[in-house]
Amino acid sequence: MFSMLIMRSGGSSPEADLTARARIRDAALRRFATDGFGAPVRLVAADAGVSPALVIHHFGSKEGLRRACDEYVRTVIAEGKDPMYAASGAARRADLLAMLADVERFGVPTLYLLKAFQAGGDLARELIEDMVELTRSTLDDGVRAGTIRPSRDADARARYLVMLSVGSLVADQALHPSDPADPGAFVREYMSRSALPSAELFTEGLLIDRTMLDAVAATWPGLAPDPEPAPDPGLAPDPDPAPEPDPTPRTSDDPGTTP
Amino acid sequence: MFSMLIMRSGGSSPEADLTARARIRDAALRRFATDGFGAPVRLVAADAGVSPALVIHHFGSKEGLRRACDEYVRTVIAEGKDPMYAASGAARRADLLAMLADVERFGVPTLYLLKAFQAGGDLARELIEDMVELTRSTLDDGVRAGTIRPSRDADARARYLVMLSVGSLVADQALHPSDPADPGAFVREYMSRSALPSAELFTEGLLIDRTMLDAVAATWPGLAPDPEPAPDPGLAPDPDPAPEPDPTPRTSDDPGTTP
DNA sequence: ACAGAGGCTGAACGGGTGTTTAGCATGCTG
DNA sequence: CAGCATGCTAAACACCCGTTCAGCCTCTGT
Repeated sequence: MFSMLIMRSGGSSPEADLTARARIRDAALRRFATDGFGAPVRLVAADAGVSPALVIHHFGSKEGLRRACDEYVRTVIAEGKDPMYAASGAARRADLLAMLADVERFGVPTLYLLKAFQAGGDLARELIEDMVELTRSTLDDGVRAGTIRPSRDADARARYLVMLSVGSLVADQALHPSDPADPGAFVREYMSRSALPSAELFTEGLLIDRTMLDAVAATWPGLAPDPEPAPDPGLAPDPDPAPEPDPTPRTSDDPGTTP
Repeated sequence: MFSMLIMRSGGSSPEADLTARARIRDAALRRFATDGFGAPVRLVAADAGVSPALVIHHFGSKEGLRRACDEYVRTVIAEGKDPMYAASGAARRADLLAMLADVERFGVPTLYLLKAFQAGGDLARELIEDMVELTRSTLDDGVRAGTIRPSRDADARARYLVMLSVGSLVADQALHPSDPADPGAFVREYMSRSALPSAELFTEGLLIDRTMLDAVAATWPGLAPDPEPAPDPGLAPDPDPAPEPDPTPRTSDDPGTTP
């Protein structure tokens, strides 16, 4: 059935011994990662050194090609390796966030992922759910180990943190033009730019007094009256009922610019 | 010169007394905000009750229409009011972040902005710079007033915070389908989902010990050896040179999942 | 050797796109 | 009234897109 996998091998180029199907998929992955999903099938075919008709012949339609790329990226994430580049063998853990950090090896899949997040779709939603779950359990481990502060709503926090990291990466990639020759460059630059402020924010926070947090926590559904996980009873929490009819206390990083 | 502003008025529909040019711009704004910038000119023209040729006649090209929408959104932001809907008059402050929060009135422009951020382009870059500058000064005010912690790199922090808030909104909007009838709904939902975790993160932080922050700060270019702005000398900062050849300490919300 | 199957292609099709062109109706101006 | 600019449109143009079709070439089994 899959006899097409055995083909005349022994080519000269390092990619020549790949199936045409695999070559098309790789070209599409790269093209979609750099140009977005609006990239024409003809261009993908040209990248793979193949006629546009063959793309359709193998994948049925452009959407089929997209699905094949999605599936491939999913397996890359699950297996933690990227056979397209420098197959440095040993299987790593199925850690999505770590993969996003380890960009040197996973440049193209990472860029593809960001484009998928940008465009929405099923792959994005499923991966977000995976990342939320993984982040949730990682945070729980940290809380138990005493390295991470407990939260009043661990699920909401995990989801929020995933949206923060994924979203800022997506926005950064949309704003800065990425070099097609070095697909991992922008993530590297993003991290070198955000390493210090993120470390500051995540260990020290931003706000000094707790009135805003207390006000929001008071209106949060299904919460104990005062968990008070912080060992800092310095400022007396304002017991004022807070004239806030709805739970939308400005965007989070705009604390009190219109008081 | 602008005699076209005076037209036969006294229509029945609340929008009938607008110039056709303004009607086209409004339709494009709404259509781009909901469908993205790939929306066809023909559809915009149909929304405005006008022929496609007239769109080109007034704006030169689709890109010209896009530019007009950009400029309009910019003035809406600068003036702090949205004459398209419920012109509740009184000029507000030119506060972009507050506008993002005040979504009830600014639904369509906000959605348009997010689509612009998603697609990149000049409008997005310029507005990001404005927001960075505004956030920077707001944070400085807060630091002086004693409500916000000082940072080792105020510029980097302002830029990072803007990317966080904008990016998470963009990702949220890309992942969840937005209701065209209620353009502000998704921002409202986003905020009700993220109010508590953001308040927690921004007042309490996430990490308990400071080793990661110290390690990053040690390699940050142009930084005093130990500013130590935190009034918490509880844990002894590890003076270890930190075996980290490059400044990429994982993604910020993945603290130590692969130790 | 011959038939068949499958990888593969050049050329075309049908539909959607932004834009152009020629012309219509209207209102202002001499 | 003629002349003309202006707002506006129907129709077409030129292009790009994804996809289809008929057929070529090269293997492989008998």
